[in-house]
Formats: sequence, C-alpha cells, structure tokens
Amino acid sequence: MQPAMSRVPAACAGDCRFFREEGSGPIDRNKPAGPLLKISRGTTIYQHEQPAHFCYKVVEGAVRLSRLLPDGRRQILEICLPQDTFGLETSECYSATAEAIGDVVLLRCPRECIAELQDERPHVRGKMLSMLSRGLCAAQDHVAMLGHQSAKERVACYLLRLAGGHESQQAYTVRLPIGRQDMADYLGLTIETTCRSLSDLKAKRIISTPDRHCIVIQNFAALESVAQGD
Amino acid sequence: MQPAMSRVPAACAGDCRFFREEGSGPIDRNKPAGPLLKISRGTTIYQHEQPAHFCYKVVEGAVRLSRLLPDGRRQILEICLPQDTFGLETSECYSATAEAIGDVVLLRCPRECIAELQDERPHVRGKMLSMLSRGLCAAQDHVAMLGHQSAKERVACYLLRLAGGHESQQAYTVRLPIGRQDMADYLGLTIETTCRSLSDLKAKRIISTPDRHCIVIQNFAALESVAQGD
DNA sequence: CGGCATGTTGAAACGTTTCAACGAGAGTGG
DNA sequence: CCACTCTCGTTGAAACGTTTCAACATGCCG
Repeated sequence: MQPAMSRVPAACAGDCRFFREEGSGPIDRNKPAGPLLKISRGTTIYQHEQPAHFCYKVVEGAVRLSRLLPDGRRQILEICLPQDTFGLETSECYSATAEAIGDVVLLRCPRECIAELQDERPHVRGKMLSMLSRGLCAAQDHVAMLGHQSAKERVACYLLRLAGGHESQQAYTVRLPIGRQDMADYLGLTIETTCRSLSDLKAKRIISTPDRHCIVIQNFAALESVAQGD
Repeated sequence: MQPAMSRVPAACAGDCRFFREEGSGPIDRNKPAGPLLKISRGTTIYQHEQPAHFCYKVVEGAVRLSRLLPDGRRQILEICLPQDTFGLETSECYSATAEAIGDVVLLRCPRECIAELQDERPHVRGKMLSMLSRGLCAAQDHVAMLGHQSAKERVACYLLRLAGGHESQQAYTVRLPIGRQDMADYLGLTIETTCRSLSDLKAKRIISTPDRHCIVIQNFAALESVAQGD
C-alpha cells in the first residue's frame, strides 16, 4: 500500500511547515516555503458539513470557527489566531464553518498530504495528535465556561486568556482580534450583555478601553477574582 | 522508570482491544484478552491535572468526565458509555476528572503502550486520531448547546442523543445512565430546572417516565421540534 | 419503621435578553 | 469641510427564563 519513493506530492513539500515546532518564533515570511493563501475579510473558508479536503494554519489575522443553529443563532467555537491550526478533523466533513474575521493569510495543506506525511515522518504524528488534543482541551475549557459561569466571569476569563498568562503587575494592553458581536457569540451572550460587562469592568477601573479594538488590563488580580466569581 | 524489556510490555498485549473496530459488536467478555478493571460506584478513576499514565475504555457502566470550578460548581464534560474511550490526552496531565457513575468495568492501557502500538501498527494511528477527532466534535456539539440553547432545548437534545438516531415513529425507551444531578451538571442547568423541563415534556405527552431511570419517548417529531426551539 | 439520598414542585429573587434609542467613527460625495 | 450614511458600540427599561430557597414526595436499605 506504500510504494515508498517520494510519496509526498510536490505541492505538499512546503506544507511541512504545518507541523514545524511552535514557540520557535513566528513563521518566517522572508523564506516562504509554500503557497500562502490570502483571504479577504468576511470570506467563508469552508462550511460546516461540507467535505473536508484541506487543513489550515493561520499565519496572519484571525479566523472564526462557528456553527449556525437552525433558528439563526450562531455559536462561535473557536477564534484561531496566528500559529493555530484548524480543519484537522478526520471525519469526512468539516465540523464547523470557518470564516475570515479580517484579512487573513493562511497556510493550506491537502488532507491526503497530512496522511502521507504522518506515514513518513514519525514526529508529524505526535504533532498531529497534540494539535487535536489541544483543540479538545480548549473545547472543554469552553464547555466549562459556558456551562457554569456568569456573563461577567466569561468576559473576564476571555480577557485573561487573550492576555495569555502575562499576569504581570503592570498594565497590559490586549488587542482584540474580534468585534463585540463575535465576542458575544463566542461567550454565548448577547452583544448588549457583553458590552455591559465590559462597562462594568471599566467602571471598577479594572480595565480601560482607549479604543474599540484595545483593552488595557489595569488590575490583573481584580480581573482574576472576577473571572472566578468574586 | 521504564525497564524496557520487549518493546510492547506483556500487559499491553491484551490492550490492543483498545483499538479494535467498533460497531463490530460489543467486546466479547467470554474471551477476555486483557485485564478488566472493575471499579465501584462513585470511585474517582483519575483527577484533573494529575499526571496522565493511562487511557481507558468503558466496557460496562458509565463514567463521567468533569471539572470542578474554584467555587464548587461542577461541569460535566462528557458521559462515557460502553465502547467510549477517555483519558487519551497527549498532554502530561489529565484534562478532567473521571469518576465511575455506577459500578463500572474498564479496559486500561498505559500511555507508553499506546505510543508504541502506534509506531508498530499503522492502523492504530488512524484509530487514535479518529477517537480524538470524535471527542473534539462532541465537545463542539456541547459548546453549541450550552452557548445558545434554552433549558428545554438542552433536555430535549440530550434525550434525542441518548436515543441515538432511532428516530422511529414508535415509542422508544431510553435508559438514563445518570441521575438528575449529573444530567443537570452536564447540561449546565440546576437540578430543579432539569426536572421542570422533563415535567414539561411529560405534561405535553412527548415523553413518559415509568421510573426514575427510564424515559419513554412517545413523540419523536415533537421532541425534535422542542430541541430546535419550536 | 426510621433515616437518607434522590426527585419533584412552588414562589420570589436574580441575571440575561429583548427592544428601543442613541453615540461614535470611517468612508463617500457634494 | 461638512453633511450623509452605514456599521459598530453603548445605555436604559421592561420582559423573560433560570436560579435560589424551601418544602414535600418517593424509593431504597439497614
């Protein structure tokens, strides 16, 4: 079943970058080793329940994975930022819809390439498993949040997550990759409630909002205690 | 820590059953090929954030995966039924706590065995990926449910899931693997709300409840329309 | 039978949603 | 430069659904 030789199609060669070590700095865009896909704001990358041909990795920008409920409500499952991968499912069809939030640059890899890379390069297997495993863990975090946290807790949690463990004593500026509506759909709230929660944090001087897309965390300790229900 | 010996430890041999094809009937308990672990009601199998040494597969009974929030609230992430696997994470520590709901029979496999099985038996890789992938998809379903569905919708969804696609015209009896409290914690509701939702369905003659652990779906169509928000 | 865990129901309190109005900023064209 | 429009964000007040707290019912086991 495996006539060795160069089983990995030429188009795949560059896509090994898909599995390069993370945390070893951002992808070097001066030495592009494969086709970068540029996609403009709002474009649908793929749709829920359609056949899954490709996997993706975000190079620049942000992508939202969401599901549309029969009555038009929308749940955002994940906001993918640079270095994140999506569309890795092993089932026939995509398990969510993927859309570009702003202009986005992606790395795209055909699924059969991934399969072959796995056969030929053992480290790719581990990488693949850990990507999926991390995704699962993130989804579980999300479930725990939606199941039993109040609006204020959810908003505080999300801000802390964006700050990504920078639990410094000083003020820390977070750039929001998404607008209020997306934030609301991610947190399982309405846009109004999301807004009110932010206003609340602002009134308590825990955060400040110099502009729409920026939030400055003024008091990490207080934000953490809000995130855990006072 | 691991005195090597033969590459796949003897204890693992039987645990290949871990990856046998599903849908090919239940595990044959007359020909046990490995150690079956019997665990009694309420026992903690492993705890969230403790080092992950083993993976498990449910043979009999039900297991709940949950997280305890700092303030004592609990979110159940998954109810594992016979054939389901859990504890497959690739991170160092378990991503949730696992507890036996009733008396339970499990298949247990050390993680290093899984790793070696993967190296030696290609089909195990695909199996492993599809197990994780399925788990991810289930978690995403859960997120979508908790994010934007009302109590009645959640309860209806859960019942339909338990019925497992048996969308027959006739009445169908579902055996609840869990009590009301676990159901509530899974659905992100209180036990009272869960109860009231069930009573509602009963009042509308969509279900009937001959006893605590049984629910008879009398009207699939109506249950589905409740699940989708009327 | 009592004792205990589990399930059910009621009424008030609470938080989120809904609906509506308004504000701020970016882009366009006069 | 200003008015215009369009999208996005913010705030208020009432409506709604879920939670909370309390009481009671049921089933099981010693």
